[in-house]
Amino acid sequence: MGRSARSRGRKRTVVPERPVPRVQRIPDAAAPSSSALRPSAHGEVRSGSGLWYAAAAMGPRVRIAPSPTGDPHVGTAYVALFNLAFARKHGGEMVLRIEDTDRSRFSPGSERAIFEALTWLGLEWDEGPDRGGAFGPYRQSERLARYRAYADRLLEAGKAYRCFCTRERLDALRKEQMARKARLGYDGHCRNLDPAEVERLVAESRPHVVRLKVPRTGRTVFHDGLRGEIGIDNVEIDDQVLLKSDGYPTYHLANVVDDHEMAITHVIRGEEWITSTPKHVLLYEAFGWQLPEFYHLGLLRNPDRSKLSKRKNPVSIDYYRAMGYLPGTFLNYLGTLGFSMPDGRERFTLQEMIDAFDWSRVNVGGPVFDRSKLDAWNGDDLRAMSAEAFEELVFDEVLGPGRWRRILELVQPRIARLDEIVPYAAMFFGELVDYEKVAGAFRLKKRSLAESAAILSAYLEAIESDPEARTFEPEPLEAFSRRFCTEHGWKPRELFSLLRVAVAGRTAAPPLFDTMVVCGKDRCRARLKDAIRFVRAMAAAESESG
RNA sequence: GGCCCCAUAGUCUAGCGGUUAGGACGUUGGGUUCUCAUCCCAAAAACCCGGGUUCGAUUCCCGGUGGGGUCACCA
Repeated sequence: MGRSARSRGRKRTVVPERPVPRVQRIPDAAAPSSSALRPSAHGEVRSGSGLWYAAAAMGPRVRIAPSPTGDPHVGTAYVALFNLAFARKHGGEMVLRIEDTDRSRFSPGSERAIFEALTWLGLEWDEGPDRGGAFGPYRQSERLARYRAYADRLLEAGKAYRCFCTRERLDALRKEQMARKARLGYDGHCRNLDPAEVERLVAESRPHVVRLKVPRTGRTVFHDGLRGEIGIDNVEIDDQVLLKSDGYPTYHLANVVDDHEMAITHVIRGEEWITSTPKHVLLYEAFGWQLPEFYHLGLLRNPDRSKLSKRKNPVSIDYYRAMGYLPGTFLNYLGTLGFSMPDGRERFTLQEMIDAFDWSRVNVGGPVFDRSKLDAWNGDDLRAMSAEAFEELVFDEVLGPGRWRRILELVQPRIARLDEIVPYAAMFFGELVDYEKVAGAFRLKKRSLAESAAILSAYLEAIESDPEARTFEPEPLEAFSRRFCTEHGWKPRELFSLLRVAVAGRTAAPPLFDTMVVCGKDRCRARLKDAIRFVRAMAAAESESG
């Protein structure tokens, strides 16, 4: 089993065994009182504590909790990798939970894309919406009744309150706080409303939220397995919204309730969550639940060291797949961003990382996601393959039957000789294209270069949020694009010719939207970005010389 | 701005009081190869600053600086 000596000698205690963190543990720093360990007996809400203990005795339970709001993010894979490495190392389990409580940002298809991307990488979870498990359902949208019941429980216990403040009032409040440079946050306006008044407002079904009643004094401290003790004064903590006016929970409530009900023992997530962890700790305390162990990983960064974002970097796992990175190589690269092998080896498999995994070998400085090493390794790995394996991979990943067929359909009418297929189809492959030879095509009769760059930029932006554009299928994409033109006062032919050059790197190409779709969303995005950069440079050069 | 986290070459990292500060990618130079890619050799390149603690700090503590995160009815 390979358990270390220090983690042996398990007793039947309420606290599950845990690996000893590198940073010295401050005894009882955040340990709940013994009364808090007892399964709570608050009546109608099932606490699930029995399952909690049973599971904990079998090894850690961790979770990844992606939000289905867009393309599968490399950050999700990064966090999943560390969760999995830890869980597997200790014979535990990983849960995949879909955090779909934001209806406005929900993106259909995103959930499946997440499953596929993680599966491609070989990051396998034990329980999830797609494969069930004893702690389901694993989609938060399917657990709404629970969150409401728990919120009620807090309300009854006087640990939360209903807030009827309007959006307008909140906006005005924030504005005023900013003007005086005061601490931002909810002012507790509804915190002590007269119960009769609350009853009246509820009776007339006035929209409201439920907020946590955060203590105004004191300090909330928790232990981070990678960073030691972290504390924040309670005055810094807002009266966090738990239940939105649409009846959906916020992340804070849902994540605490689910982590408890799903018997999660170790919460391993990105550093961005550190400042909200005290809110979660307060919630655990309010419910009287056992705290999980927290581990906050460093955040993946852009080259400028800001948090990795799609504005500055491709962040979709699909992009890296489309560019032809090998999943094992990609995962290996992610692993080296923060983890190192005891023997200094840099090339390792997932299994080797699992076997060697230890928190003392995890670095929390946020690493820059810089592809140059990944490229070198990927080349090494391609070279190391047999010709047969390489061929198979090319036909699977680059010339897959569906994609190759679509390419041929587009190419067939446009060539005179079979042999022209490959040069003609070149635009569908490779990352960026060379605009030097077609630079003139960016010059429109009635538009300045700056205007052209601006419209491309707006288009790139719009394509991310528009539901039709997001499908990335020819018809909806065209419908969206035409609508975009009218909204921006552009003629379709003007915009479309810019798009054609930007995406294909040529002035002649198959129908624009077919071309875009076959190139793929990620490649289009990258080329569009590059084209914008190129056109801006042209504009700058021009204004300098003219 | 308040709070919180972080700090070894351009990038990812090793180091856990005494080292010529190690490796990888990248860069530069050279070699092999008809070219390219590969491969081989070599080089340049880092402990953010200031105080402590210590016989001795890259390493421990404090402060500063810098970077990042967070301050939503988003997660």
